[in-house]
Amino acid sequence: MEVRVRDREATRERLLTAARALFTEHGYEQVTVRMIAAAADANLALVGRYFGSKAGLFGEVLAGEPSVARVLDGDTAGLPRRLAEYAAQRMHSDPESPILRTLERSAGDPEVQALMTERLRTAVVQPLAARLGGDDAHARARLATAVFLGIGSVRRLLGPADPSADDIDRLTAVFEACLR
Amino acid sequence: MEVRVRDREATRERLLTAARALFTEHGYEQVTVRMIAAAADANLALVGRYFGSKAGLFGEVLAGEPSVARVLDGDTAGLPRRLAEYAAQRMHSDPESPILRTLERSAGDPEVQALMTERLRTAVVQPLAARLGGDDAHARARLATAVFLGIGSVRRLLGPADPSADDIDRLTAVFEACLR
DNA sequence: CCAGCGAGTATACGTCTGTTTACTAGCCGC
DNA sequence: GCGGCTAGTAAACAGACGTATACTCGCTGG
Repeated sequence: MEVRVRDREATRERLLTAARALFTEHGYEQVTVRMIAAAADANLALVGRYFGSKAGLFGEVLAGEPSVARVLDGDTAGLPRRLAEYAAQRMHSDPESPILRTLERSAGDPEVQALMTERLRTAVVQPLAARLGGDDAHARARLATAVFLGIGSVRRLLGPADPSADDIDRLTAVFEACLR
Repeated sequence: MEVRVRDREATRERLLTAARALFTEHGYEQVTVRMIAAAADANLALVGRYFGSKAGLFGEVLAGEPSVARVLDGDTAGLPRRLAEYAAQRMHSDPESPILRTLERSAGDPEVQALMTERLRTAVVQPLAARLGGDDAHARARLATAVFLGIGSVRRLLGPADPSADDIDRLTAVFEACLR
């Protein structure tokens, strides 16, 4: 047995990190607190102690994620292209992008669904809508968000797409159509 | 106690119908075989007897659904608009559209995921790609499929969008961008 | 040096799940 | 009319889950 430092904050952080990785990879329902505890090399009871519950831990993971809204920075004209580049990554590459990824995978639990809805609204749709302006900004933002989610779902179910040179151009056109 | 007719086929059908409704409404994981049996007013053991397992029952439900590919009928030029109209329904109205709807809600179970993947591929993406033709038909079909799934996810999480007159036009433009 | 606070542990609880196993009872051919 | 196939039933099984509880042990302040 090695000597384990008794560091509450560090253990908490290990749990958080492990949970983030697992939730991102498998989604909320497929991940058990036992898996998280094992991955964090901690006791499963600590999840309850530090985060109240599994859902509490999940909420903290969600809260810790950086907003997707970072791609919103920059000129408005280039926005569709930046969105397209971001989406193209999601089409081809591996996981990453924890919020949306987790979201795709976590359909069931009502408590989690509420967390997701809140997060999606405040961190994605509303910033995007605010950036757009105009009367039906919300509808356009929703549509663009839908494209994001859909791309994730398709990649998850059908596997990564083989990249093509036209992808980004086509996606740019799609986002332009969404946001116009 | 009422007299119950001993009709294997009818009971099977009741189970199938109840399962279809429940899966469509709540998704695979949230529905238990006990719920299905209760809704069908049948014994829960019959699920196992007639369909082998819950997943087997789900597979049969999926197989029984009509293909979304019906909107593919008609002239190619009008295809984006027909897709847009179909998608607009999904944005505003309630459930319906069992395959995709169930798909949104059923993220976890690997066995189910395999069923979904198969179904999505053969009933949606491939027919659409075949309809399109061209070199990257598959990529374009995937993208259009992604828009469908995404719209469903957004509606589920954020609620139905308030309809706007421009919706169908915008969606048409989006699908044109997808399929071009 | 030692009392006590708190991090970490082990284990049990209660519930819910899908599935299986005996069992009961209705129908049909002989 | 009655044996046997079979639809339907009831109950239990085995396991997994999230959560709660009672405990051990190491560090630290006085």
